[in-house]
Amino acid sequence: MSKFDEIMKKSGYSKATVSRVINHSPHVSDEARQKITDIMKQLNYIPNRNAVSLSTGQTKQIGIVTSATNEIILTFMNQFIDTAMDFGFQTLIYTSRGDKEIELQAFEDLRSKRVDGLVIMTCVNHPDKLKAYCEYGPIVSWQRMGNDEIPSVAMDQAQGYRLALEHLVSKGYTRIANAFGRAESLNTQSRREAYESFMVDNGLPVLREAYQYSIFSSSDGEEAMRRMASGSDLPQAVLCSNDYAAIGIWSEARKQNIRVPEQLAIVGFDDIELSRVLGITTIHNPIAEQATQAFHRLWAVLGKQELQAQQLEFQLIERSTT
Amino acid sequence: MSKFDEIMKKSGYSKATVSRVINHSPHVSDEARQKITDIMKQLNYIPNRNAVSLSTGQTKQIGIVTSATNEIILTFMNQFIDTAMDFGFQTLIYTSRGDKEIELQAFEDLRSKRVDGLVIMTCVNHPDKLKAYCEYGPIVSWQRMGNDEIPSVAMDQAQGYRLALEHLVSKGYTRIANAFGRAESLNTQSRREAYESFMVDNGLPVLREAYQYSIFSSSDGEEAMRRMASGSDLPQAVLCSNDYAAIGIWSEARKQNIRVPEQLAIVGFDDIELSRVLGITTIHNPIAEQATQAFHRLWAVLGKQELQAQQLEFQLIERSTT
DNA sequence: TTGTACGCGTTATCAC
DNA sequence: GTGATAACGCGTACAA
Repeated sequence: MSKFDEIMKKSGYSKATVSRVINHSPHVSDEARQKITDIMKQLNYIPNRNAVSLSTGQTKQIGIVTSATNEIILTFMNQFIDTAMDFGFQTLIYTSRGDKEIELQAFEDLRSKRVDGLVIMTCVNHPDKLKAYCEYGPIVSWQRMGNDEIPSVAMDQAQGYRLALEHLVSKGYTRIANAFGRAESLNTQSRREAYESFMVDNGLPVLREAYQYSIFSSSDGEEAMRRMASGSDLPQAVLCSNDYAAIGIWSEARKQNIRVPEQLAIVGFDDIELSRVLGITTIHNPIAEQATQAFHRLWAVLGKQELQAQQLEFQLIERSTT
Repeated sequence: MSKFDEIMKKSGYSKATVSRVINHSPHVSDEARQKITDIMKQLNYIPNRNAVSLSTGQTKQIGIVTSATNEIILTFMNQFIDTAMDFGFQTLIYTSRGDKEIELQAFEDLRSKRVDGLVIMTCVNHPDKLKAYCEYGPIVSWQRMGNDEIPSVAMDQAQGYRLALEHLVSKGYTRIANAFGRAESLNTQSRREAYESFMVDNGLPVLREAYQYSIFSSSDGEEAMRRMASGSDLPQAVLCSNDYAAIGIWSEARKQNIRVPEQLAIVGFDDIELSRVLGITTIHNPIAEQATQAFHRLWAVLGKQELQAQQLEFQLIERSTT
C-alpha cells in the first residue's frame, strides 16, 4: 500500500481530498487540511513524481542539447538552470559529442515525454530532421537554425563584430585578419559579411587569404598564430571567434616574441572570466540574458503566458591587447 | 486512446504480448513480433517514459549535486554523463550555488523517485543530514564526506601534494608557500598535513604565516599574489589549490614584474587545458577516471553487479613555471 | 466542501 | 506463446 493510501485511510478522507491538500487547493476545510497535513508529516510523505508526471502529462523537466561544454555553454546552462528552477523546472543536459544518433536521443526524449521542452545550444542533425519534433513540445535554439519552425534567441553577430572593427580602426589598425569558427555556421557567415562590408565601406583591405576557419580552442589559436607568423607579412590585428582562440593566439605570440598589441592587436569574443584576468580585449556577449530569454520562450508555451523580451546588445571591453 | 492501445487493437494481440515485443522478450512468436513491430513503426510509436518509470520504479536518471561549475567539475560531469549513458542512464545537474535548501531539493528528488541515485561533487548541507537519504537510493561522493554512510571516489590528496613538494625541492626551492582552498575541507587538511610533515621530515621551514585560504579562482589568485608581493620577503615557490589560482598568481606576478620561475615558482593542481597552453607546472588529476568510478559505484547498487576499480594516482606535469 | 469513478501508459504475475 | 487482471501513485471531471 502506498503512503498516499495510508494517508487516505488514517485520515478517513478520500483520495480527492488528500490530493487537494497536497496541491494546496483552497476548497478544503481547515479541519481536513490540518488532519491530512499532520499525517503527511508523520508519515514523511512526498509525492511520487513519476505518478504525477504520468497523470498530468508534464515532467517539469527541460533538456539542453549541446555537443560539448565550455565556459560559454556553461554560463548559459547555469543561468538557464537557475531560471528554470524559479519556474519549478529542472534541467537535463544532453551532450552529443557531435554524434547525430546521441543527439537525436534528446529529441526522442521530447517525444517520449521525458522532457517538456528543449533548448538547442549546438546541433549536428539537419534542421529539417528536427522539424518533425516540434509538435511534441516547445523547442528553442541558442544560435539561429536557418529554420523558421525553431525560434532562437540569437543575437545580431554583425553588430558585435562591427564594434570590434570600429575599435581597431579607431586605434589605427587597418590590416585586420580573422580567425573564424565553423565555416558553414550562420554566425560565421554574419561575421564574415560584417567584416567584408565594413572594410570595403571604409576603403580598407579585405584580407581574404588570411581567413582561418575552425579556430575554437586555445590550441587552435596557437596553431593559427603559428600560421600567421610563418606567413609573409603579419597582419596588424586579428579578430577571433571567441576568447579561447584569442588566448591561444596571445600565448603563442608571446612565445614567438611578437609584441602585443604593438606588432599584433588581438580581439576576442564573448568576454569569459579569463580574458579579464589575462587582459584580452573582447566583445562582451550577454550569455546569461540569452539563457533567461530562452527559458521565457519555452515558458510562453508551457505556461501559456507571454513574457516581454528586452533587446540585447554586444559591448566592447577594451583591455591590453589592443 | 493511447498508441499502446491502438497497437493492441490493430494487431489483435493482448497488452502483455505487445509489452513483450517492446521489451524484446524472447517468448513471442515470430509472427506476433513481426506484426506488432510493423504496426509500431507505422504508428511511429515510442513508449511513455513516465509510465515505464512508474511501473518499474526506476527512472534511469541520476543527479549530480554541485554548488557551482568550473572546468574540473565539468570534466567530471562530462565523463559521468558519458559513462551513465553507456548504461542507459541520464544525468540531471543540481547546482545549489551554496544554498542549502536548493541542494536539499536534489535529495528530496531521490526520495520522490525522480532520480535513481546521486553523485555529490560539493555539498553544503551537513553530512549527518544526508544520511537520512541513503535509504532511498545509492549516493556516492566525489570528495570525502567524513561520513562512512556515503562512499567516495576521492583520491589521496597527500600523495599528489608530495609530488609537487618533491619536485620543488629537487629544483632547489625550499621556502614554499601555500594557497589553499576551503580551510575546513578534508582535502585542504590532507594537503596541509602533507606539506607540514614533508617540510619537517626534510628539515625545511614550514611557512605557516604564509598560509592563504579560500583561494579558488584566478581572481583569488591575483589577490593572493598581491598579498605575497606586499609581504616582507617573497617565498621561492607557491603551491596552489588548483590551476585557476595558479593562473591568477602567475598573471599577477607578471604584472608586478616578478620573474617566474626565477623569483617565484608556481605549481598548480588538476591540470586543466589552460595550464597546458600557458605552461603552468601542475599535478595531473585523473578526474575523468574518478567520474567513471563514481558511476560504477552507483551501478554496483543499481545493477546489482560489482565492477572492479583500479587505483588512481596523481602525476606531476613539469612545465615552465618551475 | 467532499466523494466517486475513471484515466494516465506501462509492467508484472499469474494462469492457461 | 499468450492473455486476463492487477498493480504503479496520483490527478480530475463530475456529481453530491
